[in-house]
Amino acid sequence: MESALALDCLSALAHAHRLTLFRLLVRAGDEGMAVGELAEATGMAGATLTNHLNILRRAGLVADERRGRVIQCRACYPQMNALLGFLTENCCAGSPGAACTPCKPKPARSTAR
Amino acid sequence: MESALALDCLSALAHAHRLTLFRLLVRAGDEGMAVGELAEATGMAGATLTNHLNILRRAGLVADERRGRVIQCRACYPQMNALLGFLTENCCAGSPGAACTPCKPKPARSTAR
DNA sequence: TCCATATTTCGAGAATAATCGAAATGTGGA
DNA sequence: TCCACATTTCGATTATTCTCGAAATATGGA
Repeated sequence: MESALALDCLSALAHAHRLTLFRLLVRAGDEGMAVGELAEATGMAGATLTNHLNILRRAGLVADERRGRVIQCRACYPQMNALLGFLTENCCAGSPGAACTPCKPKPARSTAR
Repeated sequence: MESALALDCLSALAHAHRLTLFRLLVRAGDEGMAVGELAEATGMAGATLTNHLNILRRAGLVADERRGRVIQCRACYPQMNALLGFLTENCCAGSPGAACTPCKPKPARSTAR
C-alpha cells in the first residue's frame, strides 16, 4: 500500500462516527448493512452519514452494492489488511531482538493546540 | 484497547507529517531518533514538530527519554500492535469463510465536503 | 553563575473538517 | 406515468486542527 492511500485509510478511521460505522460493518460480516440500517443504528442525519460513508468508500474500506432501493454496505477486509501491513512494514528494523518495551500514553498536559 | 484510545492512535497517525515521523521512528528501531534529528529529517519548524510529537506521545505511540540536552524518541511497538488488534477484533464475525472480496477505492467524484 | 544548545509552550491567524436542512437523484411498484 | 421511499448532493454555518514566530524552560559545560 502506498503512503497516500494509507493516509486516506487512517484519516477515514480517525473519526468516532466513522470508526463506529466501520466496526458495525466489520461485525456484520459479508452480508453487511444497508445505509438505512446504519442510520438507525447510529442516529446520524442522512447527509452526515453519507458524508462519512463516502470518506470510507474513497479509502477503499467500505464497498457497496445497490439492491433495489436499498444500498448495502460492507467492510473491505483486504484493504484493512493492507493497511495493517503498511503500518508494520519495516517494523523493528535494525533492532533484531527489539525490546518493544511497553509505554503508557501521556496524561496530556496542555493538549496539542 | 478501548475505542477512545484507538481513536487517539488513529487520529495521531492520520496526518502526513505524523505518519512520516512515526515511520521514521519505526525504522530507527529501539535506538530511536532525537527530536533534532527528526527536525532535520523532515524540515519542520520546531513548534510544529513538538506539536505533532505530543500528539503521538499522548496516543502512546511514541515514547521518549532525555539524554542530556537531547530528547530521544522511539516508536512504541506494543501500542501499535494493540491498535492492530483492535481493528481486527471481531473481524469477519458471522461469516465463517468470509469471502473478503477485494474492492477498489472509489475515484472520488465530488469529495465529501 | 552565566552562556549556548535543545526542546517545549504560548498565542494568533489560516486552512480544513463536521454537521445538517433542503433539494435532487435513482428505483420499484401501482 | 406517477408516487413513495432510500440515498446522495448542495450550500452554508460552526468547530477543530495546523502552522509558526517568539518567549519560556531545561540541561551541560566554562
